[in-house]
Amino acid sequence: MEKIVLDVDSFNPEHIFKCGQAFRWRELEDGSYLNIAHGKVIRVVGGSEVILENANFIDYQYIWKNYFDLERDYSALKESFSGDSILKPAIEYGSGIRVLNQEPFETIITFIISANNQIPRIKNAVDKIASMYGEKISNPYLDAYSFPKAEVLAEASPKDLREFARVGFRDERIVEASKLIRDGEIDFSILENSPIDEARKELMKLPGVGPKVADCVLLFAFKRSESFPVDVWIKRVMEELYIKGTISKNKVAEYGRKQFGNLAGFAQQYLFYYGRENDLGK
DNA sequence: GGGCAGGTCTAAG
DNA sequence: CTTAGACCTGCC
Repeated sequence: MEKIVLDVDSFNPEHIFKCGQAFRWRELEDGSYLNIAHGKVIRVVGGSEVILENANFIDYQYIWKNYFDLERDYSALKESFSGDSILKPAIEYGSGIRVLNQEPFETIITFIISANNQIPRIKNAVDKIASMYGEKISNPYLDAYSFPKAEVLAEASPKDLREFARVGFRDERIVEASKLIRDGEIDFSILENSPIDEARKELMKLPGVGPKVADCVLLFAFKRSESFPVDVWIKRVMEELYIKGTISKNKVAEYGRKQFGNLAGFAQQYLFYYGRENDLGK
């Protein structure tokens, strides 16, 4: 089978897929991971050398290099945090984290689904939506479907989404957001280039997108590493490790952006993984 | 069984 | 501008 062997440091599939950024991966018994993105299915094998199986060089060049953020120097990134003794154990714990660059529409919808939800249920819903509205992906591993385009999901029925994909009260938000995106109501260039506050505001035009989801989308799909998504876990971790007290989620986000600057999103990922895996602040 | 989970929306102060 | 309550669903 075709494969790409990566010459990278700071790449641990477990860290990457379990730090809360992606929902379409599946762990195999041997510890490797299947991942669906960009209409492809690959197997990711970690270790001293990282292997992308079922990937050819073209896909590597045009998809995976960017998807896995392979052109970023993570050693330098970590080094730039070296003055922060609080962050240090978190970085060591999640040393193989990389912030993925995911597809915008899929990221928007999956994080709308993530609101007040649990990871296994989010994953089930996303898989189900793909099998209902996506296209079949031929691959050597399993039945897999691409995530549908906005034009398709815009025509879906909320009732079906609720009944079969089990998305609950997020049903209409998904369809309405898809319609707005299909109709060009969201200016992606603002999301990419405008100051972070404007980008957040643009994204929050969508139903189901509040501050937290907006920050996730900007970080995980638009390379906006100055955004600092605050969920219950990050709130707990930040309050326990940095703030030493209780403040609102918006204040935590403000604090994070100020504290970590352009690299806030990376700090968030290390802290999230560290905090969640160790039940910090609970 | 009531509580809770990777928030958002709405209606109020 | 900040805050309480409701909200699908599934599992403990």
